[in-house]
Amino acid sequence: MRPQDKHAKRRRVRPAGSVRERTYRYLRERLLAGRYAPKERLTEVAVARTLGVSRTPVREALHKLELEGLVEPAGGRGFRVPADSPAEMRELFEIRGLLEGHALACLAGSIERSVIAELEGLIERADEACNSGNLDLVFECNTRFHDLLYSQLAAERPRLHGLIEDMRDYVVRYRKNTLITKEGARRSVEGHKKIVLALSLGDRRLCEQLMRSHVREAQQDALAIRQDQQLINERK
Amino acid sequence: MRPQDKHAKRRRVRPAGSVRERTYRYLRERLLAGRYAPKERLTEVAVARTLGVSRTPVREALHKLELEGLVEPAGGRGFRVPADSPAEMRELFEIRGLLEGHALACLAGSIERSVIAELEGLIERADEACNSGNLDLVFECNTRFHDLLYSQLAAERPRLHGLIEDMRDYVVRYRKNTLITKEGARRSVEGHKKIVLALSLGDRRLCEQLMRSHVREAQQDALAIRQDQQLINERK
DNA sequence: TTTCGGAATTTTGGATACATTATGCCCGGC
DNA sequence: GCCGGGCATAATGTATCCAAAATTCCGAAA
Repeated sequence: MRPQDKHAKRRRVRPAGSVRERTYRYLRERLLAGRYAPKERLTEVAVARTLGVSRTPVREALHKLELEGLVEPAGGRGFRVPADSPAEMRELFEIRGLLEGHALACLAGSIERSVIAELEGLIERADEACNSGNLDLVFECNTRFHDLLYSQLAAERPRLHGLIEDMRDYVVRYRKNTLITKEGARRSVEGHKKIVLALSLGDRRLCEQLMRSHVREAQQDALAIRQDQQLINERK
Repeated sequence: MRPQDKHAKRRRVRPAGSVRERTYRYLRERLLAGRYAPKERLTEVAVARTLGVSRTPVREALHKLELEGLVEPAGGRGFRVPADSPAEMRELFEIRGLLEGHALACLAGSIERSVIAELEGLIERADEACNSGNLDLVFECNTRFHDLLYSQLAAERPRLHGLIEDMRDYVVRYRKNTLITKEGARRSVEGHKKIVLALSLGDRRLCEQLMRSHVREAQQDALAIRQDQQLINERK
């Protein structure tokens, strides 16, 4: 038994981890979900009051979020939610394509046959879900596809994996509704199919190219959703 | 006059910025310079006592360093200096090559003629310094070359630029002595020459390839230095 | 009416005191 | 001699207090 498990029972009473950790996750989740308006201010005291905790953990959470770029300092008046920037979105997707393309090229040489088989199974399920219009299930399958695909990467190249996960997180800001169109879901699954094929062929160059265009498609979807939202906002 | 300039005089009395900032830089500098032994523990109280400050800013500095990977949590006993990892070093250089190669491909299309001229001037100076064996001057020219080259990138693609700077910082851990061999300096300057040539040709593909191999050379130098150090350590 | 200066307020930065938790050692029992 | 429980210790986690800094707003003078 590991030493820290000794008091596991007591610790499980509290939701999870420290107040700082919880505060951080709370703010992060809301930020990524777009629950705060752009340029809205977040002060330590306000957050602390809302959560009923002291300023100390809130402070540390906010500083961590600043390092991640999810909030920006507002010159002596706390932090501010950064405004959406199409230019930044394009840049983030560009970097993502670069990193994930490279990651896949790496995986092409080392991935296990059994993993490929599992990936194929996941695609099959996603395909069926797509046909029946169950977009939530497609989303879940895609997530598991992603996790499985990158689990090996995490072991082989932890830094690259970490960077990719960071990029994915940042990008979430620009995809506020996880609601995907049916065509988008179809395209995504088709992209995964091609990728697994390239992977099974062990073609590094092809893997890289396919992953890049897969990311580019995701970017276009995000862009379309974004434009739709703007139209909606203008109507209001 | 901006409001914060009103007390500029008073603020200039203190070294620079907040205690947190200074603590952060202090630790960071020592960490990068290899002043702490691998696996050495760093506790909040110890650092706070050393610097004669309270735990609060030290804490925040340590957390920031943790996010950068310069220290790692030591399970309830503060932080620890991570042990060198050749695998991590390889990975970091690999990512650097990827990012910097892409960055240069981007610059190939947009860099100003005048900037190229400046870069050529810098190379010329570095070349002479190389011939006269003034390695410190070579280092300085290289640094200015780098800054100038990437100043435009910082404006066009701030995120990519930030990532590259991060990578360069991480990698510094593995190049503890800035002492470079004369051959290394020569190779570096020659690499820069080729890069500027490709840049003036506007050949994106060539830029990317040259930058990648430039980074690969830097990695090999770092590796060689590392091995030398290990030999020295074994003799002791 | 406009502008400049300063006081009040808001908010962060830093220090300290207290609570909590993990670790490691020591001692007793098997 | 080895294993296990418990206590001492050391370190982090959290809250609160005080200080410093920046913004805002108000009032007085030009």
